Amino acid sequence: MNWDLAAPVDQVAPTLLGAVLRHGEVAIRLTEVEAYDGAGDPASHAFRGRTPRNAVMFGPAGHLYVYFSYGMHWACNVVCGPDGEAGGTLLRAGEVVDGLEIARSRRGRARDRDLARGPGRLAQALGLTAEHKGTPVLGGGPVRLEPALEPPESIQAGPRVGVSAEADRPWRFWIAGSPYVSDYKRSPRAPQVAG
DNA sequence: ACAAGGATTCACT
DNA sequence: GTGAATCCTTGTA
Repeated sequence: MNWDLAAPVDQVAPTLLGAVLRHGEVAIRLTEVEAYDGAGDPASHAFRGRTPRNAVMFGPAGHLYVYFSYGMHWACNVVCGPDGEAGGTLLRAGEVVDGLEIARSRRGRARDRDLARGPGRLAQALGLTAEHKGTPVLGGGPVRLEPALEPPESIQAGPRVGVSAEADRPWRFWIAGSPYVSDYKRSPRAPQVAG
């Protein structure tokens, strides 16, 4: 399959739906993602330029950008876009398709539907943390991204969750009708919707 | 050096 | 539905 992660991130992101991210025994089929650009996207960690935290977003596509959020959670992105330009796709939710027992043990007493429904949950179910920052996902390493065998039937797009800047840019993509998609919550800091 | 805010989740009412 | 937990990163003084 011809899979060009180096294309503009808002074009790449929807193509990740239905793909499977595997880390060792555990594999998750992606049902929800969000695109984050660089200089042109105020909601992106890379908006204000390169910093130690976001540097991997400026590198070549196909590596993991993992960051620590709210003092308690890890969240995982696949770096997209051309080398030298920032871009990443946040993996927001998915369905555990392999390694179910391990995923359950990592996620405490969550129901199966909630094992990877949410970015922090997905990273925890897969066992991804700071040490995986920069890990390639298209090589032969322990973390691998496998393209969807066949594209999802229907994809929907809408505003990203929890961002206060560019709160209406429709760069969140999900598989229509999937139960493995997180709830939409607008940031309380985002400007009010007109009306 | 300091303060503010965050690409969230969970338990409790 | 509401609020707490928790700490890292960044911009500013």
